[in-house]
Amino acid sequence: MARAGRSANAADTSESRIGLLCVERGLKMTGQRRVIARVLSDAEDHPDVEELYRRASELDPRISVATVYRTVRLLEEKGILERRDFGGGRARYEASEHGRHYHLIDVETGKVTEFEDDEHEALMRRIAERLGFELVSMRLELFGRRLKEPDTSSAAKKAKRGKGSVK
Amino acid sequence: MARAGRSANAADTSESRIGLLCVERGLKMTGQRRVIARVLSDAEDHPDVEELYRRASELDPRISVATVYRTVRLLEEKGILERRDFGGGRARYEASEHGRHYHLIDVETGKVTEFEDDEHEALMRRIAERLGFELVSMRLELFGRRLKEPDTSSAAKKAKRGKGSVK
DNA sequence: CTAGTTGCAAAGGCTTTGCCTATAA
DNA sequence: TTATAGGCAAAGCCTTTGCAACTAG
Repeated sequence: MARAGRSANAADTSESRIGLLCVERGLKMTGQRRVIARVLSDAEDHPDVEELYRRASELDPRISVATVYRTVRLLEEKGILERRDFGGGRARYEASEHGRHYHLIDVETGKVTEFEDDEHEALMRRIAERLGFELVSMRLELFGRRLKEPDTSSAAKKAKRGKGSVK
Repeated sequence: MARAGRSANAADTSESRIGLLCVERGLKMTGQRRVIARVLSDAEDHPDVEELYRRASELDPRISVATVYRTVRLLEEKGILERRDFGGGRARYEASEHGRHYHLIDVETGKVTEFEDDEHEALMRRIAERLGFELVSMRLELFGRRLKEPDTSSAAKKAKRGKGSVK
């Protein structure tokens, strides 16, 4: 539900950030596409298609799930969106512009915490190369259970402190 | 297709390694279960349900896919099998006894290369703890494209040399 | 004997698609 | 105007399930 952004007006014809990316790639900007682009731009979490559909329908009821499916697929092919699989059988999406980060999923609540680790990708790249491969992409997800005491003793040390955002 | 092991005789009533694990956990050993256990024991790759069904049917045609689905699910719950997702929408399985290792998937052929990295899990555990979580499990898959020159210069260095087995 | 297992086919959950209408450029 | 996109509902894929018959222990 946490959706920042300005006017969430269906009649708002101005482009969202993702809408702008679509225009850059020469995509035809239909009303539906604009709305979906806005929803994606405003999303601070990792919505699945059903949730995108729900949010988009709020802004403009003249949208079908099929269109949402077609749009996320298109945007993924264009490199604007990234598909995630956090378990549960449904694909979830986030904007590529959110940058490199990984996810830790709370096994009890399903909540997702993002974190960064600059060294990790380089390490995986080296491993792939040693095996004779050029690293194209990778998937890393941690599944964890919330600790009772929030580790008051030691401070952040090696990997950059994650944004800690639970989305 | 690469299946080692001895007699692949349907009438063979002796237990495979995974069959023994089933007995240990007190599972009722039906003919079908025994056959599926043998197929899993002999598998040196990461078969999906359809492939398991094909191999099992070869040993004993009186097996239905439903039983294969039910069996892999059961064995996964018992911790005997592990489910993998290498993309492509179907679950793939391997015996837990194969030990800790990760997978690199060739994006062009789909072939899977296994590798080890002892430090990786510990690193992830530390990251999870810093975020306030106890690491329950994780998922790591690399996707790569085969390099032309097989890196003749440098030898293995940091992470233990993977088994390099392409399965 | 009886709780647990299997086959079969139907049902489910997510995603894609065919077809015809609507529309951006 | 004309190639593209959208709506709707049907179809596809993988997986699960209801139910009656079967079987290991």
